[in-house]
Amino acid sequence: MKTENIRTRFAPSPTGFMHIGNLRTALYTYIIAKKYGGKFILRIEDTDQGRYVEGATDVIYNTLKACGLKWDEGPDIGGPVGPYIQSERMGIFKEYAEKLVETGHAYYCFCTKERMEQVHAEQQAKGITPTYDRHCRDLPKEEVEKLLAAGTPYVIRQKVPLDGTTTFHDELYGDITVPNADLDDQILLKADGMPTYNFANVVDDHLMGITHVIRGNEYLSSTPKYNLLYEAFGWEIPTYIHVERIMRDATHKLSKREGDAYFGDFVEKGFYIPAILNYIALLGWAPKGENEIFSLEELIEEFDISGLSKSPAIFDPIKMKAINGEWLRKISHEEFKAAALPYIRQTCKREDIDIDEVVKTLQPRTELLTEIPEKVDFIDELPDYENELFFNKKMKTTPETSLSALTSVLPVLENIPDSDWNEEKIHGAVFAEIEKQGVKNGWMLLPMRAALSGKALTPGGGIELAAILGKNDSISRIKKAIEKLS
RNA sequence: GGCCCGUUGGUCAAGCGGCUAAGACGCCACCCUUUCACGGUGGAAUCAUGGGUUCGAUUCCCGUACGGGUCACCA
Repeated sequence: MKTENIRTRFAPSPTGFMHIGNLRTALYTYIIAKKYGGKFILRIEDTDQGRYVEGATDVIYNTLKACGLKWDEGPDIGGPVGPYIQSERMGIFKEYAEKLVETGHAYYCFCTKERMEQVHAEQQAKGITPTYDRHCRDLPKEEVEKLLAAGTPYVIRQKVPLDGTTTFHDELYGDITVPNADLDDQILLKADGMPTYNFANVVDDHLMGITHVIRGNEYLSSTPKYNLLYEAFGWEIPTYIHVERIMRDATHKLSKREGDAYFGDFVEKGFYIPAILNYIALLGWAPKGENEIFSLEELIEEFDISGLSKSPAIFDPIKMKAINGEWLRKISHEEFKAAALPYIRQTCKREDIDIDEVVKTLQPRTELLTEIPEKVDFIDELPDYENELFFNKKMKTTPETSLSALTSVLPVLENIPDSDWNEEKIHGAVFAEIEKQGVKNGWMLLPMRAALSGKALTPGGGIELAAILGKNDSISRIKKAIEKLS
């Protein structure tokens, strides 16, 4: 594969959503460009005005930006080969289509849609694949001119060779050869003068100097026709890399129905963006070594197309969560705090607590950011709890032992000066008491944790909770528990 | 249906003719522990199938099955 002066492009249609499979294609496209010091180009393919969706291009911009996939040329920032919005390039295609007619690689077709429907219906009735029957392929020149002069509506079709084969090369799949007889004389220019995607794509990629085409596997079967076009124009054929799809299970694609198909869905579910990118990169691609946690920069370093898979990958939300958890644990305290704070503040609005302590205890125990609110809700308000909370088999605690544990630890806590109320000092004082009494850590600490949180599951143990809540609140919660237990 | 592509544990996957067939997630057990996590140790679990080729096939070839893609004046 050539790796010099690479130009890749991501060419999405503005549908209003960024499908996760599409984002992965964008990611690979970006990585391949950046790995070899090339350019990553964004082109918006909005030729289907019927599908226009308000604000849809913003979804594309915002997603790519949020993911750190910065384009070097694109609609908003321009570049040497613009415009980068396909609908603004409409003027150029007719000329190229006509050039193909002149050189005998395309022809005018005057068949109506009605006739085509009829032909296809007949073909289907006979059990053969519906294709264009090449009715207008060899119309005499004079007749074509007559019809054109009369203003007859027409399309321009590709004149695919009747026999022989076409071979194209894909970096992943190798050489793929198909008989030309299986290729349809596809429409290049529609009756309204607009190009079809199949045509616009080839022309635009060439005009924009795209050297590497990275795209979904669904284009594999139309690639021979693209090659024929490149050859007809005498243009250099780009390097192709077709990537497999992402599936929900063996037979279904990811769908919007399940809320598992779009980038935005995952952000909403509490996934951390670098982790999303990391996981989707791993779907259908395997790194050389054993590490699988990669930042975007590390992916650029590590990526190699030889690691790409030729079979579809099934999306595994559980693994994605695990990767997310790894990310959340590995980032710095400050980064985690920035990501977690909005979630903490959903249920924990108190300002008088040690928020860094909250962040610290949360960080190793959070897989999804959305788990945070219910984890910290006890801070603002001590929930109602039953004395059963003090039973713990492993720590051998009961409401009775807990009462004596709390009664004995209360004065110890009260003796800690306000200014010394931090994890280290509390730990020292409480453990001194534990040692003095000769009891097990858990015998003392489990009741503390229960009294301070009112919950069976908490982020952090008794001492951490005390540090978070501050002296006043800790003491009053313990007093409350003593009262309940008495 | 025609054509094209694919098939290693439940999932992601390494593997490029000779291996006890990596690793990760998940699962189970144990250890650590201030609950839950984190961390650590160990375990169960895979080459779709039938033929070749070969001294030897997960690996190469052919067939079968299964899955996917594609066959628009959509992209």
